[in-house]
Parts: sequence; structure tokens; C-alpha cells
Amino acid sequence: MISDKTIGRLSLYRRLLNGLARAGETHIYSHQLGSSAGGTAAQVRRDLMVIGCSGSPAKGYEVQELISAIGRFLDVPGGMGVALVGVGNLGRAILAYFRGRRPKLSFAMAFDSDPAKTGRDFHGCPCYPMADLPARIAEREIMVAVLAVPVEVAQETCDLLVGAGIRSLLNFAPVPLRVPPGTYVEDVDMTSVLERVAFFARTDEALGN
Amino acid sequence: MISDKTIGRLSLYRRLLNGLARAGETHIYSHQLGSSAGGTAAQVRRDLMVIGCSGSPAKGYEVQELISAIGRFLDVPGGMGVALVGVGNLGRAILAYFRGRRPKLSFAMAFDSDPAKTGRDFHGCPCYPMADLPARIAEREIMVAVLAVPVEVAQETCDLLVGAGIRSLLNFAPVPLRVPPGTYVEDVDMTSVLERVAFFARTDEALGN
DNA sequence: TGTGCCTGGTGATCCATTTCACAGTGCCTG
DNA sequence: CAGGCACTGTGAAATGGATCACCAGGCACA
Repeated sequence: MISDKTIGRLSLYRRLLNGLARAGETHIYSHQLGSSAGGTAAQVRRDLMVIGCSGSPAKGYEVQELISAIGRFLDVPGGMGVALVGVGNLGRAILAYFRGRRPKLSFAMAFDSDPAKTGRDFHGCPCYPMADLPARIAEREIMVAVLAVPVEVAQETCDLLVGAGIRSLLNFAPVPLRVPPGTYVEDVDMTSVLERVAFFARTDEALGN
Repeated sequence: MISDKTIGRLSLYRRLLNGLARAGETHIYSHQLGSSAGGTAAQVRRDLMVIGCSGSPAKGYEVQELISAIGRFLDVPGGMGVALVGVGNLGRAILAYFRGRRPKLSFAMAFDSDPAKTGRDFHGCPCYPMADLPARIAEREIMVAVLAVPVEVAQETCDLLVGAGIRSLLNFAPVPLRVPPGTYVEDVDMTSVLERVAFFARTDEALGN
């Protein structure tokens, strides 16, 4: 019933709202938030409706209240650990990117098959050998994983993760993963995306943005 | 009229087909390609229809013919250069990721504001100072750019790119970009995506994949 | 105390995409 | 040579999001 697009937008709204809060703003109208987020006022109101937020016609929405409400909706109260598998160029970039960005969602451990990489930290995240994966994930009750391994081993690594208890994963390998029902997968296929972008470089003006 | 989702899937089909061709397969049925791509047979047939491919009920589609047809549709015959802006952790990972992957779509140049990074190559791609950006992009007639700069300078860098003639861009900064009509932007907001994935770790079983 | 204006809330509508379902066609079998 | 089967191609229906449009309510200003 709740759409994954809405979840993504809520995440974006929260970031924008945090920026506003730092700038000292206390209230915001749906059309302002909408235009900052690249959407419409109606969409913002609908998204906020599903999480039970309401604003006043006079002042709009309270920034702090929205931030709290989105947090209550999106975050696990105690925070959530994420595991990274594959500490190559992309994996390290992801660690660096997320370092300290979201306190409730942090990379608790990484795994790699290369012995030269295991046993040390990358951007504050300890890297272990693949053999330790099931035990460590079970021990910390990690439910979310990011897959940044070469395409050839993506499916088998995915199976390993699912077997270890991962319920939701973000896949950067350019291949669709097969997972059992009840497991959520989000594919970020950069090759596809870049080809799409390149394609529309030629045809965009026929469509108007 | 042609949907961006279809473009993305065509890119995926091509990769899968290339794998099949290497494995010696000459023909494939829509339902096989559909299940490899994580979709349905009907969707594969529809996607292939829009690019004017047809198969035979007896043998399915010819692998080589599909690869060529998708290439004719997606690729620019002479190849297309892409510019990267922002050679940080993520930018370098992107360069490494795409290196030699698609001959018709390669990173021709990178830009960074850090003098320590300019004047040398990263993963085979030369890095220039930001001041050179307009001239070099115009000279090589680059139309596609990848933006991997910090969020604070994303919009201004985007404006610079659009002013230099970029018509389509892939944005990794976690903020929606404002661009003039006729410019295509694809946002890859990893923060949003990861929060979505984490969210569905808790609710996925209520939905069934 | 009105009156007007701007906003939020939400049912209704619209649109894009996906899926369904079936007619058409060639191979294969008996 | 005929019948059946499996697949393609494609109009039609369904699904799911986004957008529209209107009502209600509160502040501002007269």
C-alpha cells in the first residue's frame, strides 16, 4: 500500500528539511518543499499524508515536526547496521560516501574475498573475510546488505547473504538477482542508467525535458 | 513516446544477450530473456517491438540480430564521449567501473577543482581543471556528463555543464537539479535508495517481495 | 466583524506502464 | 497431409502513481 517511490521522497524531504532547520526555518509550505524536491505541492501533501503528518493552512508544516515524523516512520529506533560485500573501488566509495551521514543507518561491517583487504578498516568500517559472513551477520542481526561484487559472483554472494538472514539488499552488480519471496532487492545498474542518459542526450528536445 | 524504462531494459537485454552469444547461443525465446532480466515474456516482446525487432514463433529471436538492433537503437554510430565532473572517491570508482566496458560510451575527460588531481590520468581518463571545462566540452562536442561533486556545489556545477552544451546528465549528488527544459537529468540518490532498502527490510514480508 | 486570500486535505481523474489474452504462424509429429 | 503445440505480435484491460480541483479553515487587513 505504501509505495517505494514515496519512501524515497520522504528520505529526500528529510534531508531538505534538515537543511532548512539548520538555516533557522521553522515552517514550510508544501509548494516550497515540492519545488525544492523537484516535485509538486500535491505530491508533497500526499506523501506527508501517508505518514500522518498535517500542517496548518496558515503556517504550512512545522519543520521540526516533519523531521521527527519522517524519522519515526523511516528509522528503526535503535539504528540499523548495514553490511557491505565487496570492498573494491565502488565498495570503498560507498563507505566513504555514507560515513557519518546517517546515524541510524551505518555500515557496521564489510566483507571481501581478497586477503589483502581483510583484517583492516576502510573508512571506519572493519573488513572481514567472506568465510566469517554468516556468523557475523547473524551475531549482529544485520538485515540490510549492499552488494558491490563483480557480476560473476553476484548471484552466489546474494544467495549467501539471504541464507545468512539478509532481508533487503542493494545491488550494484549489473545483473538482476534472484531472491526468495519476502526479500527486497533494489538494483542500481549504473550501466543501464548511463546508457539511458546517453540515449536521451539525442532525443530529449523532442520531448521537452 | 518511448519510455525511459524501456531504454534501461534494452540496455540490460543487450548485456544478457552478449553473454548468451559468448556462450554460443544463437536463438532465444522471449520468456527466457524475460526471466533472465527479471521481467515477463510479454514485456520483452513489447520492448523489442518498439525497436522494430521481430522473432519467429518457431525459433524465437536471433541473438545476434537482437544485439545489432539494440545497438542501432541505443548507440551513436561513432561512439559518444562522456565527461565526469568530480574525481573524488565516487568519481574514481565510476571511472574504474566503466573502463573498457562499453566501447561506444567512454569517459573522455574528467574535471576537478583540486589542483592535486588535475594534469594526470585516473583509470585512463585525463583530469583537467574546472576552468577548462567549457572549452574542452565544446571542442569535443561532449553531450553527456556525470556529476559526482559534493552536494554544496552540485547545482552550480550543473549550470556550468548545461552552459557548456551538456544535454543530458547523470547526477550522484543527493539533491534534485534544476535544469532548463530539453535537458535530461537522471538522479541516482544513493542515500534515498539505501534508506528505502533499509525501510523494506522491516516491511517486505507484509508485501511478498 | 466581515471579506478575501492562501493554504492544507482529499476524492476524483488522468496518464503511463504493465499485464492479459487471443489471433496468427510455422514446425513437428503421427 | 492434417492436427496440435508453442511461440510471436498486439489490441484491450488492469494496475498503480501522479495530478487536478475543489472544499474547509485560519490569518490579515479593512
